[in-house]
Amino acid sequence: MSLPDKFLKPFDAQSIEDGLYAKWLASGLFNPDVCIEKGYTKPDAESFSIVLPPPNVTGTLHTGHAFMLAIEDIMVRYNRMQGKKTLWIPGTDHAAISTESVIVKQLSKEGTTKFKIGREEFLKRVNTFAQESHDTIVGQTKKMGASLDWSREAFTLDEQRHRAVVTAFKTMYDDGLIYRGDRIVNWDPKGQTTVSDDEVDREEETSKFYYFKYGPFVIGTARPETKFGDKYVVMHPDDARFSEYAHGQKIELEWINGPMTATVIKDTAIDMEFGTGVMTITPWHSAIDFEIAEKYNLDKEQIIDMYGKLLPIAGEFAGMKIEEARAKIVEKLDAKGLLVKIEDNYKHQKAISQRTKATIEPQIMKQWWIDVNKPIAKRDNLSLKELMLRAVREDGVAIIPDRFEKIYFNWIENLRDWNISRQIWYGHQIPVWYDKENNVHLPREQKFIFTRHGESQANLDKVYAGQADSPLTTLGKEQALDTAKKLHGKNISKIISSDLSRAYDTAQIIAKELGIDNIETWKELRNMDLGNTTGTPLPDNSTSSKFTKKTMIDIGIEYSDGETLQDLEKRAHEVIKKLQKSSSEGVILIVGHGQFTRILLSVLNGDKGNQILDNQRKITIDNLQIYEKTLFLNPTGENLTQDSDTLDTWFSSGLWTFSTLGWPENTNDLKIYHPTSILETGHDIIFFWVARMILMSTYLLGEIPFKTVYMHGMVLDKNGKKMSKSNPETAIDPLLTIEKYGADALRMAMIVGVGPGQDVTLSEDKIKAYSKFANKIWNATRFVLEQTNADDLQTKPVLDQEHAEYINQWNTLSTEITKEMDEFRYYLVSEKLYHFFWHTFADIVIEKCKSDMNDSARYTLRYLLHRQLITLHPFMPFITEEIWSSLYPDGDLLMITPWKSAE
RNA sequence: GCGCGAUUAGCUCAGUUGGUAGAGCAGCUCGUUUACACCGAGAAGGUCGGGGGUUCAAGUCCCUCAUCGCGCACCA
Repeated sequence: MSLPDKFLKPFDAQSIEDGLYAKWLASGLFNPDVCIEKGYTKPDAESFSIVLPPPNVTGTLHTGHAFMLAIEDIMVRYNRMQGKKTLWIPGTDHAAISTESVIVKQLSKEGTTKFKIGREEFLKRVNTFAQESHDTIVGQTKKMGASLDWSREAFTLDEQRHRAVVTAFKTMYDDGLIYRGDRIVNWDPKGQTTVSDDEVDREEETSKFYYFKYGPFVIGTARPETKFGDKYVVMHPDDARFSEYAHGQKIELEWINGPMTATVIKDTAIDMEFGTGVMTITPWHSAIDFEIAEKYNLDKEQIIDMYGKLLPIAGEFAGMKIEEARAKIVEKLDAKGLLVKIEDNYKHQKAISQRTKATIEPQIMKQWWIDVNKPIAKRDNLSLKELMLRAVREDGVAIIPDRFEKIYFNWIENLRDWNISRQIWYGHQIPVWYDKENNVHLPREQKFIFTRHGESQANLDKVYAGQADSPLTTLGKEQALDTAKKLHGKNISKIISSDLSRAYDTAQIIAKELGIDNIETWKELRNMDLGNTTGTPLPDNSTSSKFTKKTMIDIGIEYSDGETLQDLEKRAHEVIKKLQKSSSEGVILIVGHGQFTRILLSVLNGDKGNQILDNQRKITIDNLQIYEKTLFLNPTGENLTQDSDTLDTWFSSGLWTFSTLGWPENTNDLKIYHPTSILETGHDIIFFWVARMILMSTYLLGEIPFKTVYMHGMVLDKNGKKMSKSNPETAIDPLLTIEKYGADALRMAMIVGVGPGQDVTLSEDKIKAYSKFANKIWNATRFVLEQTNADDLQTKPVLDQEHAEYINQWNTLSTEITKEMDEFRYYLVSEKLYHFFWHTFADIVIEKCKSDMNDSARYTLRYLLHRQLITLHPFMPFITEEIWSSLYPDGDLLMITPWKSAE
């Protein structure tokens, strides 16, 4: 009969949720390494991994994110309770164009532009904004109860992901998959950038359709303003009406700005039924026309500039905006007697930029492209397109619900080369440099070897013990010489060393042995921020230095002189950046101090935060081992300029399943958690993201990025409209909802009855209903706690037949549920759990037990509550964990309680 | 135009190899002060969009039409 006071009041989600999340974080159990360390997960357990689809750093969490987090957290918590090595990696996406445009708008309000403030200043502003958004989003994600391993958090634009991007780009370039070419692009005149085919929306428009005399022909067009340069007239070769004209025939005619010569082209691309069956082409501003021009090697001329104004070729109309010029051109043609007629009801689809809503103007530009049709030698001579098809057809990527597989195939079959250049500043700048002759230079591989100074821990211990008085003793020298031996034949051409004595002395000994005179000293390589007090700053042949034991204590235990782990991590990144600017014909040797070198290597391996503490210890360079590492370095040379464009944001997102696991390094994470188990995301980004991840992973790693793709639907309001900022009246703010009803209620409202791929209609009524459910659980628990105690479950009494029947019912249900969990049928499981708890456990079992509260009844009540809490946990993590802690105040957390014990 | 879905109770939706229709919410009636009014009990409510076919048997499989939604490609 132990009833905590909190049960005397209705369930109050708000008062417990933040505290519970903090408790989970403090336990460290969101990190699978900790679960193994503490014995909750077997080291050889099966792994289960998900990468969080990274929210854009453009603002706040919306209901779509909440929906995604609810589903994924159920998957993750369930699998963790199944005893799997479970990893869910958080991160955010820099979302290039979207994020950049937020700042562009801000600047415009301030009366300035990005060009006025310059690239560097602009990026500083974007980064500040991105950081703020990131912090907001992370806070909101935690409110949902998401059990993400924050120690592995990634960002699509951070330094580790940048190395992945450069490696991917370079690899694709070397394989001939990335090329630069003049091609027709979707130009967004408002955003001043190109966008990919997938970033273009179509909008129906009714406009005028004009018929003009063009020599002996009548041509139809909706865009008279593009017609100035048209000097090719195209018709179908089988069209009897034009059989008198021959391909290549020249015709003199009068056109907008005077007489000109037109050339007849016969091509089957023409639809004989449409318009007059004959057209002129404008290759610079139309994809179809461009193809025809390429086919016959025709001239191409730009008519409209990047701001949507007519160029000098338009004669008197030069400098005019399209809208303005159109009517005037028609007027002029009419005056010249060339206008035949105008139709008013021409319906067609206008291309609109998804991000800026501006009308797309096709243009020809030099851009970087990914060739999706070129056979790749190292991938069975399959093209990227074929790799993407094979992944789903044969290599085991299952898409749920499976109708999306058809949509996926349909898209790939129509796929054209991917334009990856963006004319914006925020993003991964294209890793290509041009010299004066416009030759292309890419990053090159530079090999580094890391080692530490010639002084072992054992040697230092002697110093501490007073058995030696110099840190670089004879023994230390010998060790330095040993290292030098190992480096013979490694083609070392340059040495970079810390500027403090022990490392510098070692570097000098090695340099002398190897006959190298090129030594640089970097103070960033110092062990810790020792300043001038504890180490002897250079120079020369000093063999002793002042030091304290404090500075020698393993960094994992204590940081010296106030430099925190974050500071060290930051410094490591600075060093890596500096290394990337170092360059040498041969191998560069880095001689550092033990602890910092290990941290540096750990960061180079892709570790973050606390992982560095754990993993740097595993890097064994103590006994003067050498550690080899290859980095891509920017090319060096006279007058090289980097391409000013950035990469399409989906280029870096495409690497997400493995860049988050440390690729291009061959990390343990990568070995254990890739391919990931499930990719859970909205069906609206199947092409943008899912397809691109399959492309990148099958090509770069030769393996699929995930085994299962689970697509969720869109969140709709009660009127069936997609919830968005554009209709704020009915939009539900997840944060306000959590405050009012609790995260558990919101999660349930989004899960119950919502199958894969199905849109959720979210209404406040539904959320309210599940907050009532939470209260029901709360009160039933109160009753059970009042009537029973923990001992009732210790020994199983002989059960009354009635009670045995209830338990039997539960066991049957529980087995069924486990099967359904494995089939992703959360919408069914949640409903069944709800129903059993309320209408069997509460309405029948508890009511029956009231009349005869014997041992059998008490056991049954305890048993059923215990089991139900376990199965409900993935769905309603907060309330179940809270109740669990009241049932078992000294027990383990519910989040790592084995799922099997629910059966 | 091509493709993909959806159409089941007033609303939102389940219904997994075909076996005589289910849940939640809302509404209705009655009840209830010691787990819970954020409650309980009960009744009502659907010729499963129309038509056709296969079958002993069709919400479920096939064909067709209608309506709605989504995706892709678009034609000067």
